Amino acid sequence: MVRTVKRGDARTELLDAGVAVIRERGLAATSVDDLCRAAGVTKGAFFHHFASKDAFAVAVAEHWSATTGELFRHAAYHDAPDPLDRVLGYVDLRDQLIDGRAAEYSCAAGTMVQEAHATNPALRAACAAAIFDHAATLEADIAAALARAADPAGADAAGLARFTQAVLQGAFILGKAGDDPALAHEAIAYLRHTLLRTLAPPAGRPPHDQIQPSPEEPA
Amino acid sequence: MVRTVKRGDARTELLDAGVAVIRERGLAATSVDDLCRAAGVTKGAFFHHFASKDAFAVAVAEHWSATTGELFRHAAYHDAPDPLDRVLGYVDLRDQLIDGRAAEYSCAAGTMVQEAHATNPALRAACAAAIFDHAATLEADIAAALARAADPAGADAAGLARFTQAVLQGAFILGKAGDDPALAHEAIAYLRHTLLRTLAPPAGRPPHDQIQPSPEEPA
DNA sequence: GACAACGTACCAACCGGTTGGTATGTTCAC
DNA sequence: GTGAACATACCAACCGGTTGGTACGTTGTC
Repeated sequence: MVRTVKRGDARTELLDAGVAVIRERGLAATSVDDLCRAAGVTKGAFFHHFASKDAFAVAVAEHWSATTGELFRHAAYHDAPDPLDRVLGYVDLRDQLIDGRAAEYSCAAGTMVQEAHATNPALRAACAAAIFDHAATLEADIAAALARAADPAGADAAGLARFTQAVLQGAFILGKAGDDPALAHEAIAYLRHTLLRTLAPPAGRPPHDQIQPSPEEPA
Repeated sequence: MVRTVKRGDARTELLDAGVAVIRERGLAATSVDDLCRAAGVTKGAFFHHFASKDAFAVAVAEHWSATTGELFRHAAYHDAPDPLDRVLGYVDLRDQLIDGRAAEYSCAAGTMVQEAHATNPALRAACAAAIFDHAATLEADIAAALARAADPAGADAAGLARFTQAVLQGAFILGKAGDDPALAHEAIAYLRHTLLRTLAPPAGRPPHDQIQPSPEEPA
């Protein structure tokens, strides 16, 4: 095989390729040779950097958590003065990120954990950390919005943050099943509406949004 | 191999075993030998009934759709006179079905479609049919409840039915990730609350429920 | 006895992982 | 500053086991 990446980049190339290929085909259906081909390196480089395919998968989950964490940490929605606007800004950003094929917008951790939850405890834990640590980044804004909400109705910030992630994961599955990102957009529109209702302040403000019309029929 | 199932049952045994094993480990990680072992039949029986592993997976999706369809078709919640009670009864049944390990409560179609969406169009379509046909069974009750709701706020029955499935699929993923069915219960509690708010009639009736307290922390 | 429903034996391709080895730095005594 | 000693990064070929799938024989039923 010809070398297509420069010396020192093999590990990062493999991790990036791993995210892409695993989001498209899943972990078990992807061979180490597939990964090496996608990354432009040889098998020797793969097993130099990772002890096993399973260890690589854990590293992919951590890489996924780190790169997406970076993306959201520097997003513009944090600048909004109103905590409700920050929460809705997060949802709107998630919505904007959904475009094209499911492999380009879905969650690598959510994909892998379905295959790993019963057979690979280390990978399950790494995926759980990616998902729940990300959920935790929403808690402060949700709690602040909840504190001034007119009708919080027993909702708690941590639970609502996890619910947000559940809807997103479900939105990805529906998008994949129907092969139509509009299905994911639709679910997120309902999530936005739910958050707005639960976190809406008592009175007088202009409404933030409406639920979008339903997409074309799937399949 | 000794025969452990009686003649004529191999196909059904394979499909039932397929649902169980695929829910636990996924499709690609499960070999044909695994499936035959779990079903108590030989490889000859497998390839007598199914042309390929992929064809078997499609049959599993259809089998899953048929058996779960049967379960919900005869459930007691259909007997409630109030359409909102029927919708909430469905959600409560979904909640009750979640217990024990994720492999025992999660959705075989949702699991398979993550692996198949980009590589196996026939299987993707079969999983889509299982999910969206099931969603469609909720539409009439949601539409009836929506017709008398105080504040439907632009929601439509088909979209809300799909949203319900998205939350359920996401609930399964969180349950798997945290290895804790309480996480799935929590997401469904928020779903119930959302449906109740969206479909609640104008006035005077007693409240149907409250959001449940959050579960123990995951991982 | 014919045909579906299997069981047994087997195969070529592919799998994750290992091997022996090379190219490219980095460290440090002198 | 330079060259020996060492460490890191990587490669091509290979290995034993597993994979999905096939060929063919056997069993039971109408």
